[in-house]
Amino acid sequence: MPKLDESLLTGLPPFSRLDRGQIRQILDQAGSRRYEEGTPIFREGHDAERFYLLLDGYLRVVQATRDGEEIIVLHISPGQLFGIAPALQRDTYPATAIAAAETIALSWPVRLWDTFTREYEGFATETYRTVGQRIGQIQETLTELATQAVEARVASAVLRMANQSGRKTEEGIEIAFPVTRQNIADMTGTTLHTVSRLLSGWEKNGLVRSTRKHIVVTDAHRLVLLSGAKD
Amino acid sequence: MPKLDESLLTGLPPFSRLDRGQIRQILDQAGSRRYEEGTPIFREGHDAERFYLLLDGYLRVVQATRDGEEIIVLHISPGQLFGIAPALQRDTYPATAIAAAETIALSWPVRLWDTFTREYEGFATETYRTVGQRIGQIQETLTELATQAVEARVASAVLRMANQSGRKTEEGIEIAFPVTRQNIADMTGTTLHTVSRLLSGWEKNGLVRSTRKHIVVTDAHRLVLLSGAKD
DNA sequence: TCTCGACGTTGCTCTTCCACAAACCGCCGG
DNA sequence: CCGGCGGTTTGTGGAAGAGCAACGTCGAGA
Repeated sequence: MPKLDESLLTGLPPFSRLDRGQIRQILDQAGSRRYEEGTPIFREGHDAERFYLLLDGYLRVVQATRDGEEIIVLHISPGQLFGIAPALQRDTYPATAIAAAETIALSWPVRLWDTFTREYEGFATETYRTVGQRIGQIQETLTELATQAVEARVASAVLRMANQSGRKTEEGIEIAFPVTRQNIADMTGTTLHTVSRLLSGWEKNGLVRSTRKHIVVTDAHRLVLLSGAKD
Repeated sequence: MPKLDESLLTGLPPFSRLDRGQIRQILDQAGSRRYEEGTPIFREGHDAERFYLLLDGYLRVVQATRDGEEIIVLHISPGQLFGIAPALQRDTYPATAIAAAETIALSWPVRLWDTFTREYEGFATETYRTVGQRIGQIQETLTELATQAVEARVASAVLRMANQSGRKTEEGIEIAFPVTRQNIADMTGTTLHTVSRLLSGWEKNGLVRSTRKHIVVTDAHRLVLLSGAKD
């Protein structure tokens, strides 16, 4: 395993209060791996053996229903911890994590968790802040799903991805990882067909531009209108 | 303020590893209050000044949408901590808590949070376990909302309440707090009308019995079938 | 006891969106 | 270069469930 550079972690919230020595220590205990697009990193219900940090790429966190469908609960962007079941006293992962694009992640065995929270100042604090934010996000998705019409939900989902992973280009905001219509359907609890129609419609009206697995939001403002207060 | 009895806390998970002296200490710092049915205990977005323990009664945790609708995210039963924003490094409450029935709760100012987690063994651990469980619950609701038909969602919601707060009676399992059709609609993202129709239908087929604000599940088994794998 | 208001029921209409179907596009491997 | 496959587009019914409306009923307070 090649030695990992310390600059990888400096500046990331969970490690921001640590000195070089501590970061070195953490890195020396880390495993590092590359995941191809579509590869699962861990699966719902499996024993939580490691916890992770996403260095590069994007993840989909997915939950399966009894009848085999799966829905996307949230996305994870670089710099975030994930698979942090031990923080919540769980011994299995509550959901499946899948690489949405080519991805690199560090990981540590769960037995180090207690050491991390004890020895490294700010680590626990920042972790729980992340947990809090995720709960907020999920709750928001929940209310949206419960109250909004399909078009608004799809608009929100697209905007959320754009905000989370957006790259500014001349044309607009580009979603940085591959997304299929089916993926969006899985985020919004609708079908591939409906999503396709909506995106086609928006493209006709100049709100977005899209090619396969690739979406650029060209008129975020009007999309926000669609997603929210109708009028 | 009358002195609170120590037996209130012994046996509850967050305090189970503490001795009498510690429990006495905790109680002496607690505020105790009664809330009438329908009273909010705290509101979404307000400064998180205290954290709470539900002694008796039931709570609805509610989130409001931009357009004034509100949906019920989860219920809280006696013995659980709630309003634990500080555990997640939040300084405002992420949702509104409303008494679903006459309720009694203890509370402490947030500045004691750090003391509690530091001094009282098992308190932090158990709290985070609760958080983990709630996330699991919300995620489940989310997938349900995204994939299941209305009838299945309503069935699940009723079953969830029955399991959480069920009292066995001769007739079946009785939900221990008042629930209106509108409440169920708010849990499942549907309308009062649809819920009313469904309950009427079920009553006709002997799955439930209901009077106003009051539901008894008389055939849990068949209700489970409705809630899950169709056939 | 009467009245009022909250809660619940039911029928009808209308919209939304899903299911099914058929075909197309563009990328990848042979 | 060609075939195949995954991803996408588009059209057409049809059914689920929302919205509207009107009425019934229970309980609390004057």
